[in-house]
Amino acid sequence: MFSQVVTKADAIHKLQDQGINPTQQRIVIAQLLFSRPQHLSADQVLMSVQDSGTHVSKATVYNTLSLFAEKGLVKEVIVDPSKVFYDSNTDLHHHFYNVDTGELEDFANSNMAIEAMPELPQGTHLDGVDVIIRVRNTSA
Amino acid sequence: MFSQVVTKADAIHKLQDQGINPTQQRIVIAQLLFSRPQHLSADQVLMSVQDSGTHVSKATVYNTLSLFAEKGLVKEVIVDPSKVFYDSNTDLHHHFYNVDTGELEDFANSNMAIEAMPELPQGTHLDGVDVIIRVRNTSA
DNA sequence: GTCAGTGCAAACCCTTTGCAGAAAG
DNA sequence: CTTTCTGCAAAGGGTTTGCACTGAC
Repeated sequence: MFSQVVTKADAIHKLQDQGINPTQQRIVIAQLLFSRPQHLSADQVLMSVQDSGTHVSKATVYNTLSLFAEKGLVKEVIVDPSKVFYDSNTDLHHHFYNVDTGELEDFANSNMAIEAMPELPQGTHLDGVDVIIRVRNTSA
Repeated sequence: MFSQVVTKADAIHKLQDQGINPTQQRIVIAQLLFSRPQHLSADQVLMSVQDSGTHVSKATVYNTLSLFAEKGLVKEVIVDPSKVFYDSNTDLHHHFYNVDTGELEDFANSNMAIEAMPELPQGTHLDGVDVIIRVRNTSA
């Protein structure tokens, strides 16, 4: 049960640190997300929270995840055209994406070095660098 | 007009080289795509082809783009949760994505060096590496 | 004739929106 | 009270599907 790992008080602090009003629903979603580093779709969050006995609506899950992403508590991972994943690991890192299974796996930034960075287009500044290593199952 | 750059015969050859039956619609879509390296959404392809006077249905555009992607004639670029871009440049390269404008821009692989590649997850083999450098407009 | 390819409209699925009701201080 | 948040259901938008029609050998 994720609440063993992240207490309600922990979650509240984490939200308040980012200036987020810690409501019931936001606290529960935060507890779920930060129980461990993981990649969850909005739908998975919705179902997990509902399974834990708290009532949350779909709209609130989407609102909350967008808010968390905006405040830097989670990071959106865009690898699959059909849905967005929310990554509760905000350390600098990148992803393996298994095209066959849809699984997403982290790899540490330290395991990869980007030697030279190209010059950015005029009038722009860096927002972030995503490296996605797409893999397939070998047997298949 | 794109047909000046890629003749119908060129397009037919390109399709046949990949074992694709060169139908009317596929030829026109190929001519559009390969007139120059570019990033187009399915909807943009649909509108461009229709503007050029050829009748194509939405379903055929989606079918064709999927087919081309499968055969390696174009590459799907997934940077925006709301739609897929199809890149007619299949050389090894990566992308700048302007989060503010939605613009996609290539940068050559030679402008960037990936020093160390992490070990792939067990039982998987490499499918591809996508590097997306997200940028924002500086003034905004 | 045969079979792949195409077109149309409806279905799908994730996400967003509008707005009324609930919660918190 | 007032403001913010939540919930519900409907709408939105890109993509897929089902199925009948077309067209090229």
